[in-house]
Amino acid sequence: MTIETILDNIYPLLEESKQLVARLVKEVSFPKGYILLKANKIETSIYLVKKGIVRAYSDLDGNDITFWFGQEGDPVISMKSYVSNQKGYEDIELLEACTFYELKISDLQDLFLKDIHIANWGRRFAEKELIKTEERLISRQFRPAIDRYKDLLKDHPDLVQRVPLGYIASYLGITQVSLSRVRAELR
Amino acid sequence: MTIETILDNIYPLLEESKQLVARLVKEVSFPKGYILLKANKIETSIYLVKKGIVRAYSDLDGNDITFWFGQEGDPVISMKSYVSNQKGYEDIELLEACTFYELKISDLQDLFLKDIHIANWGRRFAEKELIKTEERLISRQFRPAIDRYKDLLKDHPDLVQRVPLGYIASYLGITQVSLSRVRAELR
DNA sequence: TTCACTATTTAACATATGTAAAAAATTACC
DNA sequence: GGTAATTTTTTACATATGTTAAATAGTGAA
Repeated sequence: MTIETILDNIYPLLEESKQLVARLVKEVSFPKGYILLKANKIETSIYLVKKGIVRAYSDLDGNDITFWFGQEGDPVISMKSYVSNQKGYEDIELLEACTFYELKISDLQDLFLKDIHIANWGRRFAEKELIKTEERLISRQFRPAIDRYKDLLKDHPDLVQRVPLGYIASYLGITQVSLSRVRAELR
Repeated sequence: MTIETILDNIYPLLEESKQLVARLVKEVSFPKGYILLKANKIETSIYLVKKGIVRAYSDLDGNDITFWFGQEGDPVISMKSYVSNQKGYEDIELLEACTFYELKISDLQDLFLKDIHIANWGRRFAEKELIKTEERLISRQFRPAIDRYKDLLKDHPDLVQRVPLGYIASYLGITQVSLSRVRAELR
């Protein structure tokens, strides 16, 4: 997936504006297990997944809880850093070797103030992330873990294969034992 | 709270740009119990609460579940309508007589394409809503209902007074009986 | 104040989920 | 291919929360 495609998928940009952003991008790769973003740290870059799969997790009383998975095309961001220049909640761990497009937040913010198209691209970007987050929240509040597990199986069957069950269980908000029971019933 | 104050709190605007937005705003009032936004409907306006308190809820198997409360200064929006021009999840019910600033979504979108300051205002607006939504999601995933109830008591003591307990229980994701038990333990 | 209505709490019981630990299955490596 | 290491499932038990229903408290109207 090229950076141009990813940018256009968020909000179509004129060639000139698009190149202003694309020029800022650096391609970077890291091995499985690498921690790309760190909790309680102000991050200065955002990333777009070119290849691979990652998880966001936070520590709660010593055991970590996964609250997001990211794959090809997804943005990997500490929203608190990006939006408020504050420390974020999440560690981002690479579940496979990954390649990212890296973008310095400050570079992007400069463009927001200079180019109205890029400002609107940034608006659409935030709006789309907002919708995704709202959907996660509503699904979590309204649907039981088993249904959300079925959704995951349906929408991201590869993810369920590629990711250890314990991470998926904590993502669903149940224990691994409970998820195992659920899976047994589905058989 | 004036509309100018609310706009500036989201992202400070130059007087000229601010007036472009302020001119679009219409003040509207409705009685307690009125349904301001309807689920499964594409909404064409967004609202900012000048006075009063509202709740967002969705129907689940016949009983409604509250997932958001809005008060003075808060935006009342069907995000799905605003961002994607699609039907939203939520009914918005007025828990008291309320006054809103109303803004047509299409009017605002026109300005996004014409004025870079307003485009950046729209970006900041989405970004801030995104942070709020993310915080709600993380709090819901990481903290037990009782702690979230304590937070609510601390951050919005008036809300706990003004809103029936059943709504608060469903907002917390527990039954009213369970919330009552929790409250009994706090005494 | 009294009555009617609504909201909240309490009680009794059923059930689902968590915890801890062991068993089984799967994967990785020599 | 065999052994160790890891992951997943199963078991047994404890506990918290849901359900239903009844009791109590609170509120507003006449």
